Amino acid sequence: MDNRNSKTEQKRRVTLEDVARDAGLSRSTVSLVLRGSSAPSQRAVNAVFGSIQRLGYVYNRTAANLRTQTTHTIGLIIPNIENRFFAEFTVSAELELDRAEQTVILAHTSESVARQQKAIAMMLEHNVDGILICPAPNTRRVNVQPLIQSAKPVVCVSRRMPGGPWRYVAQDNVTGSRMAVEHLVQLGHKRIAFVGVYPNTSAYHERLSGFREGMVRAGIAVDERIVFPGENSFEGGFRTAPRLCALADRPTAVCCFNDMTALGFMKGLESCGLLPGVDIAVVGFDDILEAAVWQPSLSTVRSRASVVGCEAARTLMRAIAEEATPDEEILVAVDLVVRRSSGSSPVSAAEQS
Amino acid sequence: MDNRNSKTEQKRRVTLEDVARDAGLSRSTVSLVLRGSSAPSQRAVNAVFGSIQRLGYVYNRTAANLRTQTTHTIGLIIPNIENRFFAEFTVSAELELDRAEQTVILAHTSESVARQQKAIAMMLEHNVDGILICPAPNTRRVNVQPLIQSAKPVVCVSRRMPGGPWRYVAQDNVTGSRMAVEHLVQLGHKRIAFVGVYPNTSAYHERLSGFREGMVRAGIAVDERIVFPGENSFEGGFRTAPRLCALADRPTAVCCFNDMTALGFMKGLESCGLLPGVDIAVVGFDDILEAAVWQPSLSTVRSRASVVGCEAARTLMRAIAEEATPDEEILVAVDLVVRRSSGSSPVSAAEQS
DNA sequence: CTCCCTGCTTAGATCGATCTAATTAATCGA
DNA sequence: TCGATTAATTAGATCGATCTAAGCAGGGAG
Repeated sequence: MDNRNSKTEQKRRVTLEDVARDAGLSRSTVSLVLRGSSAPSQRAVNAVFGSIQRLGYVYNRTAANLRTQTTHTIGLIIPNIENRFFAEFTVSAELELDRAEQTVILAHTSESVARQQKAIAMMLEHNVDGILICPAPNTRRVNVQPLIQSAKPVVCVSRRMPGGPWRYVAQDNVTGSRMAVEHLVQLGHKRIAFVGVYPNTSAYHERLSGFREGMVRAGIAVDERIVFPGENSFEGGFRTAPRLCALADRPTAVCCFNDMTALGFMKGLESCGLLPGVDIAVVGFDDILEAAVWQPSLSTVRSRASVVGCEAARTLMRAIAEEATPDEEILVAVDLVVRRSSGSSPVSAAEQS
Repeated sequence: MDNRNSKTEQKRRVTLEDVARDAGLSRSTVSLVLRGSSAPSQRAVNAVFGSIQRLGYVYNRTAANLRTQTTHTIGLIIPNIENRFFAEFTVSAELELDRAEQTVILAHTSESVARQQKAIAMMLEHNVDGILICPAPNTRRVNVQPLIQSAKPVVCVSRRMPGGPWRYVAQDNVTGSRMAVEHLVQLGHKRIAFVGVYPNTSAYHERLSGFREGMVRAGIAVDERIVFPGENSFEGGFRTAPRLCALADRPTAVCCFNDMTALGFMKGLESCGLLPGVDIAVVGFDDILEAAVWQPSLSTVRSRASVVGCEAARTLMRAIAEEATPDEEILVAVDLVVRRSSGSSPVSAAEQS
């Protein structure tokens, strides 16, 4: 007669108490069963699972969170998930965290420090057990002050962050860039440009310093006029190409900050009437999916985002278990993938033109 | 003398109680201030914020969650975030949810029903306020039974799900495919193939039925031999091309399930010695970033993932506020982007070969 | 002076788990 | 049969907010 199943009348959630009553046991015993303790008798275990099935009980983690002060929840702060590196990173980190029975809270900052601050505050309110963060450019110490104060386990990914020491997991940018230079030098190139400058992230500084290091080792002076500013994007690379082509003493080879920049740069070269891989050797960084299938295919430094994601997740789990020092660093090895875009030697290129 | 700041001795969290004591008020009043109630006096408000600042208080949402039975948390279940559509969707949904002061819990299923089931269970345990889900292929009613029982607000994105009625937000697949066909028909094509069959998702069925609809309207019979099975991916498209090229009565145009398939297909055409956009017209679906910059640039149906993300988030918020019916549907309009890959008419292509 | 507002404040119950400390039941050796 | 030991169970406090229902001033009307 009374319509208790109306829209506003929300039916009470089934609780441990209900299960206990149904199973003829106490709340405590049921709780022990749920957590897989060896204490309860087989009879009790059976009774509990029977009741859970019968009543449709759903474990209420929010209640446990309050009592245990641990939420089995990890904050993941990503600056730009449309960047394939971070997409791949996210997938593998999520997978690894899921294996460790952790839930992922996601925040996307779009490279904005303000959104990042909000994300950090929100995650601390949710009392996450730890945080994986790839900091936005221009992140200052003051922007992460709440993180520091919280003393929660944190792992920085792919970019360093002020206010540390922080745990740090990233691809080996310095070695990678150096390998790219060494590859070009081996092909006989001497005049090598660097394209794609996005200051204020450590990845940029590291890749550029790896570039310099390679040049120095090869005994070549770095000509600062052919270290090209510009955004790290397809557009950025595209717009840089004509400026490079216009130079009197045109470089014979180019290291790009990343693959998207390199692809745009190659496209720009073509619209200047130059053939990448023939007239100018081009090397990228990341090895995104498109690198292999582009025309010409792109020689690049492969940074394995999924390995970075997995290692970052594991490092965080160890940090939570207090098995990792606060300044631990993992550099994931990179390797050079030689394809067509770096194919030509400068000599053959000169012959051709 | 006593080293209370040791590693194991974790300092007690600052609570509302502490703030109340410091401000000389009761817990209740402080709580009212925090929630922006108009009841407390200005004096009280100032005192509370002063104490919060001084003590470094961080709001504990897990405690509030337990009492209010609302977590301000949304579950986001994504099958494949490396797919650009979902990456873009995720960014805009997250942004919109953040605006509504909601926190996003992310789960990535990698198109696996098993992982999806685990994700749903986990989210229900965390007592999310609502769920955005793009179901994995082959999702059956039994796989989402817990979702049904929970009676929580759910919005399906981009793919339909059994066990409904469910709210549904997606790009208009049927119209989009039909527009692609109409475009090709207008160019004079009569023999049009469909490439990229990934059954068991509604998006596939809808795009294929839009294709059929377009053909029927143009008075062209669909030749089932040139509806090509194969995975929806670069690889899938690539492998389909030679099979299509080998046909005696080769199609003059191709509709691809999505852009990645189309790009792979075009690459495959080239390795068969055919020029996409010259020998065969190709149209994709999605308008991913690469479509515009590919060689040749890809004609495609633009489905605005960010609009879908935004609409899905809003629909869910309305559902939570009980302002949306359980079977609400939003189809986001698509539009045709004509580029070079569909450039040629079948006549000029015939002349050329 | 009493009664009733209104504006501000608060004590104490509550959400649903976990944890501590203790109790009860079962087993065993002497 | 008894005390000791182990196995199984449980009552009640606890986590940190919110919410309910009520209390306490101070002012204005009757």
